[in-house]
Amino acid sequence: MEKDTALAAFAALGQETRLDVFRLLVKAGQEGMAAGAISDALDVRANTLSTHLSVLSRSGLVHARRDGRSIVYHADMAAIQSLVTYLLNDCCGGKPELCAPLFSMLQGGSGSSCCD
Amino acid sequence: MEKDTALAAFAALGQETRLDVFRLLVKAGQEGMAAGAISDALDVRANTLSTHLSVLSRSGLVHARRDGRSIVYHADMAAIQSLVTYLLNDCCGGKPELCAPLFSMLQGGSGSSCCD
DNA sequence: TCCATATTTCGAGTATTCTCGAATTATGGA
DNA sequence: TCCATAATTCGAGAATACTCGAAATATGGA
Repeated sequence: MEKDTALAAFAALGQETRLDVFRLLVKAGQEGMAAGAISDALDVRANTLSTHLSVLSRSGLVHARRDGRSIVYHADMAAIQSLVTYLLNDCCGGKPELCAPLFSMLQGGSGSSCCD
Repeated sequence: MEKDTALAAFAALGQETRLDVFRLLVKAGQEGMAAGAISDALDVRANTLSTHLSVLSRSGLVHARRDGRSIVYHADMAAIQSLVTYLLNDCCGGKPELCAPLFSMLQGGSGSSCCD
């Protein structure tokens, strides 16, 4: 992942409404959610949401497809993967020992609440 | 990790100079770097850097300690860890199968360039 | 105490971001 | 074709963020 991509992704997630949208889309999974449904769920005006969705799209964190009159957005899991990898690569660049605790946690070593 | 904390961390990393600072500090490891050294390394004015460092500090991604006349900053690895966990918890909330590919990658399954 | 160094704080100017109402584009159905 | 729905684009106003020079604070040494 290039620096600009990571930068765009971090900036996209560093805004409350967009973080909410992204988390909602992650929960929605592969089928995604239409812009209108997101707007209803989060109580954000359609046009405001639209600009946030375009920021998320440009960052690569979400993608859109048209379905009839609706435009359905879904989170790009590969993009999250890349972003995490980018952070971790940073974290252990040249100093693997710094990274070890992270990995033991991610692998469920300490009662992780994720994917066990 | 609470939402506000994650938000602050993402926002902090979504700015080029701050991302540069953070990566530099991660590379520097536990001994950290003085503000002046960071300023020199990245060619950023001292006062501008100072405001960026305060944003990073408030986000919890870095911490400061005084050493004589210098103030030495270092990255908080536990904060990265929390941020990654936050993203991953999102990613597999209720849908573990979405998270599986991430873990196989993180565990070095596909030629990862990190910590092998 | 006095001075130099290291860093932060202050204040202002510019740029960017966020939000909104109104207008526009695209689609599907009568 | 005409209308209703779904979403985006446009333009403007308010709020934030970024950067800088100048001034202030804190430390160590002569």
